[in-house]
Amino acid sequence: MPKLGAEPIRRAALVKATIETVGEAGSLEVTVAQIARRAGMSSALAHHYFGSKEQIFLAAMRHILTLYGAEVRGALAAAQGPAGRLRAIVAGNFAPGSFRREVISAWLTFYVLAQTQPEARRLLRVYQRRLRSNLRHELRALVGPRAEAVARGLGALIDGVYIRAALADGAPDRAYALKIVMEYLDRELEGQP
Amino acid sequence: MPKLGAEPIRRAALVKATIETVGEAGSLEVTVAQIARRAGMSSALAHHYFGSKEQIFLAAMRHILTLYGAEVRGALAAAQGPAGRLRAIVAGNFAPGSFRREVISAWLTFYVLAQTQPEARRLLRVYQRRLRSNLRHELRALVGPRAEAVARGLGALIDGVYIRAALADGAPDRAYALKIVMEYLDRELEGQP
DNA sequence: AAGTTTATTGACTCGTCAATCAACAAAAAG
DNA sequence: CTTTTTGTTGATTGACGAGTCAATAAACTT
Repeated sequence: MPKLGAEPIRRAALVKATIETVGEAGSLEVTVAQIARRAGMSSALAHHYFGSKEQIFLAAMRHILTLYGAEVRGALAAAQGPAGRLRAIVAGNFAPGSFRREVISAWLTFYVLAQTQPEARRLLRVYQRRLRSNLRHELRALVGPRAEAVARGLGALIDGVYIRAALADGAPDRAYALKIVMEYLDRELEGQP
Repeated sequence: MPKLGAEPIRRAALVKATIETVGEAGSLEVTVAQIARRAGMSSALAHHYFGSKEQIFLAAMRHILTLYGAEVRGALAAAQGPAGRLRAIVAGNFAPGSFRREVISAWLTFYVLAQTQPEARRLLRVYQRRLRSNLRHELRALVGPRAEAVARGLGALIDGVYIRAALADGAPDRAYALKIVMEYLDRELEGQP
């Protein structure tokens, strides 16, 4: 049944299936066969396109990070002024595409992957640096020299809220997550004009 | 060579070796044989005492949590007044026994374990609840109705700082970690008497 | 001294899984 | 229309690893 141009479709299906499978299992200990089945193909085909399980994971990770980046940029586009942009960045971090069960869970397991996989580590670092840089840029106008420290604190807090969401049962509570981070931000902005 | 009373010694050695092995590997994908070798015994003996790999992991997790609890209690003992006690709790969270490479790394992987292992999840929940309760108790006197929210924020921030320490290379920087969390605390306490 | 309990391990079983391969099918190129 | 490229899979290989077991030995009990 070879329809030509299957490659990109297959790759996308595998990436999606990987995030779902890893997210549901809450673990990297999923088999290529499981992922492939979910994506509606044989495990041999998955290997054919990605070469190895490792590459499948990395592709999934890149996808999550790309989606995340797009959502932050999207939220940022409509925002006005430093404070507004800060809020937009935070909101973007909890946008529905990223802040959902499977993705949160996959995120956490990819953090573990980053402990051993250099490329995974690199990807996560890029994300962290980008977020911090974005935050710092807006914060500079609002809290001056404290910008760096506040940016780091916000970054850590966001990760912390994610990790806790991963452990909570039931659907992740976006409003609640946002409240925690926004209050932190408000406290930091308080006082300075 | 049977010296009697080996069991507790063997168990302790295995727990220690598990934390080291998991911490170094940065992953739960370590073999019982690796752990046992590091603890100076055969894998058969490890199975003999713990029954399964799962039980070995759970014992290691309990050990980390116990150590952590002891350190927080220790820091708390010397502290005076609500603000002092809050600071002590935070400091206890980053005490040298817990805030070190292998333990941080093991901590993170145990978070992943908690996604699938009910008992691991339970243990982590107990730790979270206890921390929040401690924080809230002291915060009540200082920020009144905001106590709950601040306690949750602090808890999440501490986890976030840990996860970031896991990804950083080089020795974990206690002073830096403390600075982030203490500044958050200071901001929250600012203003109210 | 005989019997029981505790300690200990090498060898083995059984399952799982990543990765490979040979083979087949359909579209595109020539 | 035949050759090549692209898509696809079932079957197989090879490694690895959790858990079991039989056997051995030292201590402790009676």
